[in-house]
Parts: sequence; structure tokens; C-alpha cells
Amino acid sequence: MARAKTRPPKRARKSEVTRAGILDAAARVLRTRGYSGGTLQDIAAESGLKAGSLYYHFDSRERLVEEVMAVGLARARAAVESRIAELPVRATALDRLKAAIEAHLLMTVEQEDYTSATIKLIWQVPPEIRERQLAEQRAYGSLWKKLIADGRRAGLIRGDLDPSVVRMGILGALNWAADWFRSGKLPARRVASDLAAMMIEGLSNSD
Amino acid sequence: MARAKTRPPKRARKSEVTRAGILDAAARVLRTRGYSGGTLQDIAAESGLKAGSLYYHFDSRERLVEEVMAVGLARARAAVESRIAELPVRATALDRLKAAIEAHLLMTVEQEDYTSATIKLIWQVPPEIRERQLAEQRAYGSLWKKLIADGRRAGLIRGDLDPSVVRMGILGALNWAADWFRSGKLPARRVASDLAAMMIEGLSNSD
DNA sequence: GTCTATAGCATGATAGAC
DNA sequence: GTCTATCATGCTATAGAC
Repeated sequence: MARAKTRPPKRARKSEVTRAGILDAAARVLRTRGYSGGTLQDIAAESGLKAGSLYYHFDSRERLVEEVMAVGLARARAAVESRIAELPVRATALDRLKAAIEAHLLMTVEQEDYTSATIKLIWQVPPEIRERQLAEQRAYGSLWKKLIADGRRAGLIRGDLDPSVVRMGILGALNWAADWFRSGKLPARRVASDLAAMMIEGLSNSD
Repeated sequence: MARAKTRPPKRARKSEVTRAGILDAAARVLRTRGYSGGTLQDIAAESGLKAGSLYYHFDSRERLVEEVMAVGLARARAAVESRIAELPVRATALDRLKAAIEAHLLMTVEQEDYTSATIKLIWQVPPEIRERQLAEQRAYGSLWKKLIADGRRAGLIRGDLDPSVVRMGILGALNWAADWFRSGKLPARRVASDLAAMMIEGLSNSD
């Protein structure tokens, strides 16, 4: 009973909630206005605060921006990794690639503000932030590199295509969805499986 | 001989050359710095001019930005259309789709500053510009819609995938290349044909 | 925790010299 | 055609009231 007083230090105290709200607002604003265009006043307004108040929660505008980017990438990566980990042991390399494609797309459209912001900002942010975030992206990319290499080694993925082109082609098709997907039309699962089918099985009819 | 004086009103008089240089510089700057981050001083510096001088060639910053976007899209569209027009009459719908994919990619990496700027700026620019440019993009998109519909009607493209997902998947994979392609590594033609092969024939091995 | 007020700086645009 | 100089505006960040 030591830590169970009337107002326990549980999680989600006011400050944490506000902070999370600011991050969400920042993702939304930065995604469309860009790095220089998404001002602290815009972000504060979206959070129901005034610009000066943001400095209670974040040291600087740059730190806030970087946290948005880090969160976006970390979530995508976690979603893909846990989806792959859930597959049965007898899943083939091609099964794993398909699962990764679908998981990445689903996370992309669920967290569309973060995903989109992360992608759009990477070349706009100051070099120091960019370097750190590019390193994270490369780490995530190596997960995909491995999936593709495994598929080739197992003879399940054709060997005549450049692996980097394949990887970037897949990620491009998936990331683009953050910009065009509108919930209410096609369900995200359908988009995910159609994109996976196009890239793995191809568009050409094999009747 | 009427128009052939010593200094004929040929084309490429000084003003035109400077103007084109400013456009190139603007594409380069806006591509990485974004709409709000790419200042007139940056653009002027890249053109070897001072900021105030840009107003001799363009009415406003907004007009300059919009022209960059319009040029980027118009060139991509023209490249794809002329490539398709050059195909023999007996080319199938699938041949035409493949040619379009390759032509779009080649133009994307050749004009990478314009293509990249066009894509990145579309959601950042003021609503008036955005509406005009989105209309242009939709017109270009309908060219792709037709290519895909033709392929399905001819039974050459499988009919179980949503045509919009297919279209956006293709364009996403292609446009992404503006950000990762670096000349000197793989030749652009190889990237183009590998991406086309992945999307049309699929990654899975059919040995 | 959030506010208001303000300092310090950079921007888009214009006017006029050359 | 391009320059310099300048105005008005809007930004990040900080200080201090509440």
C-alpha cells in the first residue's frame, strides 16, 4: 500500500496528458505546414494553449520537432517488428515480407500525422536533428534489407532485381499512402493487402 | 531577312536566361527547405542575385513557387505522354503501362529538384495555389487511371485489386525515388526497369 | 502550469539610385 | 536589370505575473 495514496503518482498526471496533446498537435501542424511553416503559435492553438506555455513542456522548438519525428518512426518500427514476431515459426520469408508490408501500411494510416510529418520533415530539419533521425531510419531500413535478403536466399524472391531498389520501391508505395489514404473509403486492411499483392505477386494477370 | 538584325529578337535574351536560372534555384531551395523555409534570399543567393532583384522577374514569391510546381508536373506529364505516343500501334496495355512507369521514373530523377519540390510543396502552399496545382495533378492522374483501366479491360491486369490503390502504389514507388536516387550508383534505367518489373511481374520467384 | 509582454532577429515587399 | 535601404510583420525565446 506504500504508493497508493489518495492521489497516487499513477501515470497520466496532468502534465503528461498536456505534453502528449502538444505532440499530437505538433504532428498535425508540422505535417502540412512543414518545418519552418509550422509555428509554435499554430501548435499552441491546436493544443488550446498559448505559444509561451509550450516551453514548460519542451526545451525548444527543435526538441519538440525531433520528438515528433522520433515517435513516428519508433511506432512504425515497433508495429512491424511485433507483427513479424507473432508469425508462426514455419512462416516463410515471403510470409514475413508480406506481414511487414501490411503492418507498415496499417501503422502509416493509423498514425498518419506522425508518419507523414516524419517523412516530410527529414530533409527540412537542421542538420543535427537530421543526422540523428536518418540514423534511426537506416536502422529501420536494415530490418527491411534483411527481410528481402532472406527471401532471396530462400529462393522465394527473384534475384534479378536490385535489393535496394526493391526496398525503396516498397517503402515508397507504402509511405505515399499517408498522403492519399482517406478513412471511410476503402478499409485500410484492403489497401494493405492490395499493395502487398501488387508488389509480391505483380499486376499482370496469370489466368 | 526581316527579323535577322544584328541583335535579333531570337530567344534566350538575357532576361529569359536569368529567369530560368531563378526557377532552377527556386526548385533546388524549395525542395529541401520547404515552402516557408525557402526564402527569397536563399533563392537569390543560389541565382547569384540579391533578393530584391527577383521582383523584376516575378510578381511575388507565391507566383515563383507556383511556377516551379507547374513546370515540374508539366514536364513529367509530357515525358510520359510522348513516350507512350512513340510505342508501336500493336503495343499492349501492359506495354504502355510499363513504358509510362519507366518514363515517369526517368523524368523524376532527371528533374529531381522540380519533381521533388512539386510533391513536397503541394500541401504546404496557400489554398489558392494548392487548388490549381491539385487540379493539374488530377488531370495527370487520369492518364494513369486510363492506363490501368485499359489493362484490366484487356484482361492483362488482374481485376481483384482496387485500381486507385494500384495507381497510388505505383506513383508512390516512383515519386519516392526523387528522394533516394543518387546518380553514380545504379543507372536510372536500371532503377526504372526494376521498379516496373516488381510492380508488373511481382517479387515472388516463378522459377 | 499557463498567461502576457517584450527583446532580438529575419522575412516579403517596395522605392529609388545607378 | 540589379543594387541598397527600409517598412511592417511575424517568429522564437525569455521574464515575470498569476
